[in-house]
Amino acid sequence: MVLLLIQWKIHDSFFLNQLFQNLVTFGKKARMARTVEFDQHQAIEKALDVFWRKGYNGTSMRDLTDAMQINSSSLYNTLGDKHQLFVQCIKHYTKRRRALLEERAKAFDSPLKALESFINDVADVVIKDAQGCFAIKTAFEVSPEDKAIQALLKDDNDFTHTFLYTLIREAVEQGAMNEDTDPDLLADYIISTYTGWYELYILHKDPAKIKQLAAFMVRQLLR
Amino acid sequence: MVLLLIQWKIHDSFFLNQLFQNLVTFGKKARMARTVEFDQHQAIEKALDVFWRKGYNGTSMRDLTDAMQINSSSLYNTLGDKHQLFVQCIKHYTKRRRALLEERAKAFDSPLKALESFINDVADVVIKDAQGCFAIKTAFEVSPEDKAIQALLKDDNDFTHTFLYTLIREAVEQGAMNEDTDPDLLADYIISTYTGWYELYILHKDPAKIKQLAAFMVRQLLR
DNA sequence: TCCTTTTTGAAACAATCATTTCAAAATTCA
DNA sequence: TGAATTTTGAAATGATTGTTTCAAAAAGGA
Repeated sequence: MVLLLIQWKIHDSFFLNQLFQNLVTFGKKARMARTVEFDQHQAIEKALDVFWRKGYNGTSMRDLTDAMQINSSSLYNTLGDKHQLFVQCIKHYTKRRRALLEERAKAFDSPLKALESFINDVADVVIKDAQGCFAIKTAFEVSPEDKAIQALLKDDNDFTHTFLYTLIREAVEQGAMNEDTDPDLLADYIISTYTGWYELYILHKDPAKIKQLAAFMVRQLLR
Repeated sequence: MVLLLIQWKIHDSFFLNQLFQNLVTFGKKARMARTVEFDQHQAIEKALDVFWRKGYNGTSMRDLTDAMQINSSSLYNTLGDKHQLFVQCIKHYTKRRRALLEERAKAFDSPLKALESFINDVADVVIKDAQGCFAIKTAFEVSPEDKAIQALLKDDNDFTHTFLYTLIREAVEQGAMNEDTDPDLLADYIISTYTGWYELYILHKDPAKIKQLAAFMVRQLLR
């Protein structure tokens, strides 16, 4: 039983790690001790920034501890090893983006307006972030065998898909879009199109080009 | 003068390296010696395969020498260091793709048919290569500060752009496409769209989805 | 205040990294 | 064949990799 839990802990999951600790210390007198000094949330944001710039394989633990301003022993003691930290960074990133999306969706009364705004917003983000979307970068860098990360990225992608799918379906129902529109297909189409904008911008650094592509896409969509 | 050449050599370029060697040995009796045993062309293809799978930072020199089946001293003596080898792999990859594109273009009498075939071909390649396009992967992985690699990728992208641009312009001139089509914009649009297919396929591994997207794109294009 | 528990900092860890060294092997021309 | 020259293989280079160790510092509860 205990061995099984250790096995799990090695695989991943800090939740199970804590569960394991709770089992071990169960029955003992619970006693407080020295508290963690650094802000974990802030530390993860710093780590995300480094991973984003340098990629997973391009980032060393020293890069991380330097940026996070904590000792490696503290890092391993609280956030886990390099891979676990990376997982947390992805979770942090996707959660942040998710919140942003949901907030934006509420700001529009018409689904079509929301769609149009979404596309133009993406163009703005592409131009602002010279280093590209963290999720897309990671999808291309990390090995397909890393199922844990692959699943997180897929979830993120699925969320965006559902978000767009819902807007498109609403727009169709309202008669604002052509009634033979396939919301599923169109959602994928939009997602795959703006992924390419990141690459184009990395290579050409031409904001006007991205803006034109976004405008062209909106024109095609609304027709 | 000699110092300047050494400076250049360190920066990059095996051409300059050889030029430098020629200058040094100038006047000496030229005498042949042991010849290189391994096939450089084949070795570069093996190296490309490894870089493609693992990325630049994820690949070690041992990975490379193992796959290429040569000793590291031979590798450094002929192809250069890790970065120089990577540059040669990119050149090899883009050259190969360039040749393939040009060959395909000739096979069609109508530019519109060629365009349609191009899009469907890309979809097939996306589905076949589970690891995605090497140039796109590299664009997202390698630092924007690596100007040498960035330039090679930009050239490759520009070539595809010109290829598509020409076909579109011809199609418009023939009256096969709408006369208010902007060939420049549409070429970028096609390129950026299929870039996203790679990401979508990495995450979902759904061939039907990619095929549908390609068909949808052709439909939009021809309208 | 002292005991218990946890976090921290500095150092150390073995493994692996890219790269170099150098003698032995190989090859051509005289 | 032998001198000249280059490639090869094996080993070694020092630096850096991710991770661990452990004593000292810190903090709450008795």
